[in-house]
Amino acid sequence: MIHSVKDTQKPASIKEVAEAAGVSLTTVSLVLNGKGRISTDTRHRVQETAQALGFIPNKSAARLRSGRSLLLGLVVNDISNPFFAELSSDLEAEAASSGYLSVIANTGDDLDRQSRVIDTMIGQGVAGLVVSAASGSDVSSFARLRVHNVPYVLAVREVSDPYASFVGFDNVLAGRTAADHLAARGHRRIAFVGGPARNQNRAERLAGARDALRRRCIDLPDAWVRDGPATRTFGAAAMADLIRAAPDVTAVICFNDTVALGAYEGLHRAALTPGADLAVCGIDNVPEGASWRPPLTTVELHPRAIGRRAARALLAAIDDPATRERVHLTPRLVVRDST
Amino acid sequence: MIHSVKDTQKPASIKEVAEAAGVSLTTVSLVLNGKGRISTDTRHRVQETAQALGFIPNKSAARLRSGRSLLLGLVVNDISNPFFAELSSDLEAEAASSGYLSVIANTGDDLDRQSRVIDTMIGQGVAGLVVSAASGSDVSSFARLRVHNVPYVLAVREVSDPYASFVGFDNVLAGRTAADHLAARGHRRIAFVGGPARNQNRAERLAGARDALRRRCIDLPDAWVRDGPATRTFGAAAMADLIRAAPDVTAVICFNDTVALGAYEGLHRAALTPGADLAVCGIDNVPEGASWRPPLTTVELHPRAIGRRAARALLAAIDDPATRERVHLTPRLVVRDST
DNA sequence: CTGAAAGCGCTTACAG
DNA sequence: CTGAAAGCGCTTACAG
Repeated sequence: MIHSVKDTQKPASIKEVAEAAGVSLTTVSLVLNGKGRISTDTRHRVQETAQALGFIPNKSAARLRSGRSLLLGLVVNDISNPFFAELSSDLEAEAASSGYLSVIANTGDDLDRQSRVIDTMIGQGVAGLVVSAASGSDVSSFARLRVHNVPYVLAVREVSDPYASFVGFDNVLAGRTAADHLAARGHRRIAFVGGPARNQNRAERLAGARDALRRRCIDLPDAWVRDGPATRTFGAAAMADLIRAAPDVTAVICFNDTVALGAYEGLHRAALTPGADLAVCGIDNVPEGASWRPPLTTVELHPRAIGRRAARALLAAIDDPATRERVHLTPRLVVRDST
Repeated sequence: MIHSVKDTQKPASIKEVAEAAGVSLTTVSLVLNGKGRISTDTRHRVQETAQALGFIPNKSAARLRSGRSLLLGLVVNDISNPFFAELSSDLEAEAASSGYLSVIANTGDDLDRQSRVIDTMIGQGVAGLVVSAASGSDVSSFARLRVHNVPYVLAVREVSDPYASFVGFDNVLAGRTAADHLAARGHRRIAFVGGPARNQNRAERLAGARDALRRRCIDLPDAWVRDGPATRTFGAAAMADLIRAAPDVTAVICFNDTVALGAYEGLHRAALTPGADLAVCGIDNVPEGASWRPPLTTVELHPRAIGRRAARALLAAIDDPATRERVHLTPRLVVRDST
């Protein structure tokens, strides 16, 4: 007999469904997973019974038995960072459309926390992992994943690792694009501000910028490079410092848009106008940049695209563990009024 | 014999640990969970063996057997929304510090997706759920959680539900605070812009604003209210429209800071200066607002505090299902230059 | 202080 | 097309 779902009822298991529908556990499992040859009649009966009982399959049991799982892990620096927030959102959407639920953890860019988080995720039985590696990661950081046969995709931050796909963007090109743009506008004294010194993406952006300038016989001396956290606060402080220490600089490439917004603030405090007194170019293209005063010229990365592609690369690797791909999305210059 | 962890080795289970340490499964389980009375000697031996084998406990098995789980679910509208991104980040941190891993899913503010997502989370065996309810939710939206004995905490968006704790902020007060501030600055013609008409938080903010103004015998006519998506784009369009339709308005309360940034843009396009030609007050206090031109006056909500408190309320409810609390954080006025 | 054994809810050969 | 039974890796009374 089928009761209506009341708040006090205890959750139904596959056994209750089998009894209520008058079939075996096997049949219920087969029907609910769309496997085997089951008569249309039985199939409907089972489906309706499951529905009526409010049956929700226990995935822990399924995972334990089958070794398959519908959990996808995402390991990032900090999900409140808008870049990762957008990346996560699209990754979650892509995962959900294939029936996967997303598990998210922050590492705070700390290697120890990263390895703890990876262990936790393995323990929870994720089918695969997308990880934006903490600074200092190398192949060995992901050894446990390989031992446990958990495929993983590296995103955003590249690590030399033959076992994983990579999805990110071309940082060297991003730096080059920003520098070329400023040089084309006639700037010869260009600074570079923000980003932690040991961050590889920063190193590549800076290298790209230097390379583009070198080709035009322009030097970017270390004295005009400021490293530090990728924050608004640091951008403001570094900008203030820079205009004091190097008043002849006419343009600045910021590690990202957040730093660029800080740079605006630093300029304002010195009664200087971004875009007029000093050109500012960001990297990221956060949506709000278009509304800042002046609207920010920046190099667009594509966090959402990375989230989607990384999810797809991971699903491919789950299907076939031998799959590898390396995707470097091409950044795009967005010219507005700050340069 | 204990082998070193190689990439080709197959993952160790509790059984291998028991064999390698020369004890029973029971003992291993007891040691690793810190239960029972185990001699220091055995304890150390088991711990070292587990370590050496790179043992990671299979949580699916543990959950299946014990019914306990270390997964916390978070259900939000859209995690790429900065408000929810910050909330998530602190919720994740708080959960992680108690050993929980966070599972996140977006509903896109859709009731159907919300109930699918909740079912998925139940199936994955979450210990509890924090949910920012999709518009239109009521007690019945969470019936499955109650049937499955999964405690849940409602966050940000209030729903009349005696079974759950609530952690959010006082929206009426937020609206009142913004309106009082503008009125105190001498404004009498104040508009309200942005936010979906059916959004309860918006209704409360608007009601709070109207109430504060009414006490000062100031009317906020419907003609000065613009509803629409809480986006920058909408803010810009609505602002443009408003200055055409109601040129005598001198101040505007925006549903949130994103809309306020859009309003800035709408004003600039009409060659008007926010703060000088028309006062703009936001609600949220996104960190970047301090760097906008002019720096935005806003009413600070506390997404991170909500994330932390919601996590704590949920952990409390997991410990003792009878626990209920209702937390309404008090918004705080942040005066800058836009008003 | 330690172990043998049952059982959580599924999936999956295997048999018919 | 359908069912009986084994087993995934744990936890937990229970016994000694």
